[in-house]
Amino acid sequence: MTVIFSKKCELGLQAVLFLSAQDKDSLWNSQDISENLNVPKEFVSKVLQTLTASGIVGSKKGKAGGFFLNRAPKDIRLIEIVSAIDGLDMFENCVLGFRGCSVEKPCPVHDQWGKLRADAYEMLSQQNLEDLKEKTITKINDLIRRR
Amino acid sequence: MTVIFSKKCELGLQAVLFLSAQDKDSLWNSQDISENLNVPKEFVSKVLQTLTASGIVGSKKGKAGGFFLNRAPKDIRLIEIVSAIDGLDMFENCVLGFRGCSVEKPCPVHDQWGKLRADAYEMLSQQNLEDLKEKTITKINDLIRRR
DNA sequence: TTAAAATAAGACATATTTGTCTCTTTTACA
DNA sequence: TGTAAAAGAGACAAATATGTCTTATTTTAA
Repeated sequence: MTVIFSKKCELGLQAVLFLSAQDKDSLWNSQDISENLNVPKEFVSKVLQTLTASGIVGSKKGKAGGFFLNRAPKDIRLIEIVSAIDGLDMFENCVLGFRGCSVEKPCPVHDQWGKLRADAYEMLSQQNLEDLKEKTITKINDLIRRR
Repeated sequence: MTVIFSKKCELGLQAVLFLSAQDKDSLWNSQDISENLNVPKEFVSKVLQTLTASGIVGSKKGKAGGFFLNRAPKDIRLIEIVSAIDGLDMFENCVLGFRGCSVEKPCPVHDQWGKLRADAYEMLSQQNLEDLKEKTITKINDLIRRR
């Protein structure tokens, strides 16, 4: 096993990207999203509840309710979804699992890993959903096609 | 949760680094290693059994037995330990968990993630344990000091 | 005002990972 | 040659992650 993001987080990222590829202010229920992303409806609900609680996604209850992006795609970065679901531990802990790994007491790959980790953080922080929109639409359309 | 390597793999990497920092051909039993790395003896046995099976580590049964590096530190790379324990999936699967992510059907961060992933693979493949030896010794000594 | 359709919340079930224990086999050495 | 100390193997237990279900609440619209 090796994981970058948990399944929950992967789904959260996919769902938010999915919403960002739709018309502004359009509303999607968990059923719709689950069919498009090909994952269980209940799992979608669960994950989007987390993202609703952290303010990235908005929700509307009741008939004709659903989920929507709570902010403009331009103001949302992937790192926020990661932070809300998995937390940012992976950007802090020693990759080799050594206790007390730090600048003063570095592990054998501390510097090199630190660089990679910073690059990864950068990648998830710099681009917003608007920047990714075109690629996202292409990918979502492909998913629907192969459903 | 976010994980780069599993606990087993972290321990495997630590144990192999530990052995590489010791005198050539010296033999360490799981008790010794567990005390130095501050992890349960049984877990050390389990993980080193895996690495023994894959030929990276050697073992000697019976009284005064233990584990040792089966090859010269110069000929062992961290990626081998990762490959033996966690496998190389993380270097192949889509970071967002999309099905069918490929050059033809890339996810929105395919190229950028691919670059980072390649860099990480590079880092684990290029340096051998000999290259890391000095840093490893420093870190191991620090661990022992804080035990 | 009522029925239907949606999220919210949390309990529950299953799968996987992590960690522990026991028994067997092997080996050194007294 | 017998005993102690080690790895090997696999069963078992506990913790965590993943996935499902049920019930409550909210909202729309007939």
